[in-house]
Amino acid sequence: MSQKKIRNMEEFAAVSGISRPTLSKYFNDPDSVRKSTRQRVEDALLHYDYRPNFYAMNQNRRTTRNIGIVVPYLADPFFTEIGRAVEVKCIEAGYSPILLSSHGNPDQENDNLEALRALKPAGVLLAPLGRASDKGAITKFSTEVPLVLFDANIEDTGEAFVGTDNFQSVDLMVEYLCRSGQPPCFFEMKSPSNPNANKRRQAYFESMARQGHEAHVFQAEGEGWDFEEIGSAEGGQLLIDNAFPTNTVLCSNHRLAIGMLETAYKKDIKVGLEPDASMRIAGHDDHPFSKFTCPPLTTISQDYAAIADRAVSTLFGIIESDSKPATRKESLFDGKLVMRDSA
Amino acid sequence: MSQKKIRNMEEFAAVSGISRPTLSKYFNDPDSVRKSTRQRVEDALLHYDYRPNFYAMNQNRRTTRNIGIVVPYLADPFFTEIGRAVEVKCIEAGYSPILLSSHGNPDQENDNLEALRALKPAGVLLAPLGRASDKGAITKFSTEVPLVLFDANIEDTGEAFVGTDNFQSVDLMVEYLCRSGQPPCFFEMKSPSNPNANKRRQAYFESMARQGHEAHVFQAEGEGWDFEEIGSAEGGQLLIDNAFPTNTVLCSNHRLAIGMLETAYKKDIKVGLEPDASMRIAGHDDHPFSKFTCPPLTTISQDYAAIADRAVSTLFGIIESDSKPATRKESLFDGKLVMRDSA
DNA sequence: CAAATAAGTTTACGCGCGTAAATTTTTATT
DNA sequence: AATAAAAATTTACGCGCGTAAACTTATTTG
Repeated sequence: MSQKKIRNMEEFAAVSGISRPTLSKYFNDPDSVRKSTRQRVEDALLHYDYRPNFYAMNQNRRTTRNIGIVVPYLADPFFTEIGRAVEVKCIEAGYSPILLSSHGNPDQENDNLEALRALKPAGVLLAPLGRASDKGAITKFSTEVPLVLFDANIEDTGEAFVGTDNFQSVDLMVEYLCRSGQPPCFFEMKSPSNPNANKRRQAYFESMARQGHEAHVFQAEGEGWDFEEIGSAEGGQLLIDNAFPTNTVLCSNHRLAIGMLETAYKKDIKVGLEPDASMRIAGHDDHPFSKFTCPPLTTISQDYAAIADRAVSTLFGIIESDSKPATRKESLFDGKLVMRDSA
Repeated sequence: MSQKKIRNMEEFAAVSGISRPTLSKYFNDPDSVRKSTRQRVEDALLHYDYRPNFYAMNQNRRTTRNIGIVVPYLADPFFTEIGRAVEVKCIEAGYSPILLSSHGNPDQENDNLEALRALKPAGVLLAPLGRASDKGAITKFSTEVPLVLFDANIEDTGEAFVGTDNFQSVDLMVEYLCRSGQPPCFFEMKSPSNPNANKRRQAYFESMARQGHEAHVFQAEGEGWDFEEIGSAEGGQLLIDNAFPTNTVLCSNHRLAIGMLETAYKKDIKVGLEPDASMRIAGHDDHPFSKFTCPPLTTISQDYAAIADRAVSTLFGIIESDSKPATRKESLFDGKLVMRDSA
């Protein structure tokens, strides 16, 4: 590596003996120049410390190679995982992902989109907050930037949606729970911000009807994203009060289940499959910590890899064809039953 | 909001009746223009949809108002929390944070720094991987960009370090454990990548000597960032084998403790303070899920807010004075004992 | 081997903004 | 009201790169 500092593409052209327009082509797409030329550029890059000015590169572009990724809540390991999966896919495809969290706050979600707009991204992958999202703002954003939603759907918004088929996954769980013991009650938030929650309740009703059982839904009053707290306090109280008509509870998401398990443990309510257990508790979504609850949580795992892959490839399809699809496509993947010890 | 699209600052100057250089000043620092002028600009902004071109703005700047934040592992809620705290502080100070995760990989850490270099950030806050970090690369980076390390220290690298005083926090925990029962054994990774681990071991030795007890250190062979797995497998085996000479174990970090608790639960080894419990297990660091283990984990909580605040204000001090401090400053904050039920 | 095509070079311009210098207008001070 | 100081305006240039047009050189094809 030469000590000489290269200040711009002009200078790099001089020392490398390759014309500036050709270098420009190379940096925008190495495959757009002849193989021998590519090799000469790459040899020169080994000898001289030069990188194109990121800002100058992008200022005259209508769009860049940046991809925005917005998740509702990065402190939730579920979104960290799926965010990371998407991030990796973008890098593999030669794009630069920018991961942003809305911190559970619709204003922050709008701020994130606004910040991304200034970056002229090639496209954006958005896992919206849901009910709390500013649908108008997202729709407007979608007219300017190719937008694919994932995890949580908002009707008619964005070019496509990729997520899990809650009807399949909940049915799978209900079917398993009914087959292996008493039919489940359903525990959820009263005003769920995430639209998946509504689908899951609906799926629970349908599935219970299909199995010929009566449905029992219990709703927690709490608001916000502190699901473990809510599960622990309100779900726990229901356990203590013996309010559930069966010994089995299906929680609308993993975090409610984790909170509920905590209270069960504290109050010596034995949960699990063993003969001396008095309750079974199941969750939905899986989660890196689900296997470390006591007992380990039986739950549904979403197919992160498939969702990430489809979301990204759908977005790249739109970007590369430079045309929005005629119809908005929804891709739903099956969840898998993860049988642990809690149900 | 007028329908007219404003394409650049020139046009916005025309419609708002404010000269372009003044607008430029305003966008770089609203306080640098007279109050009445500021008001006029802001009124105009309500009527016209204009934002300066982010790329054109930054291309001629030596540095931007971007702050890079690099954490070793975003899937660990500890780093998500501290990363977020730092992020918020940056926003409050009018900077744009860019949060990147190294995914436990030194190459990714270097890639992150390299990517940040291209963004000409005003400064970078780095929580390094530790032992695995490429010290040379980080030191070199530090000559180009103001760099403050947090969480994990690397000697003589960066302008400052902000973290927790492991000697204080471990002493606090050891003192508590000795006072309330049998003196603790220490459980850690054999080759910890995080330098805090070494400090904690040292602190454990010193603290035990001070209390007049013999030290007992147990090390897990596992590598990588899958601490829960390692704690569960290797720590769990030690529990099963009854290998600990006392009934109390202090784990070098929360995640090892979580894994260990999992195995204890599975093997019906009762952990906690109650008379029928056979072991006490404590952790270090706290963690959003520490309170949901069974039993809830007694641990040390780091002062996120103070660490974030100091790290950010130190960096901004360097940025705004435009001069590196003569001596590298290390700020250590006290940990707090969080007494739950596991020890 | 000549013709056709692909790839690279030379030249030139413009993007949107930062910023400096000279000048004019506004505000503060006495 | 006169003067000084502060702020805004006018004018002008340059940053680093994208990119178009005209031209030259290298490679492929029949």
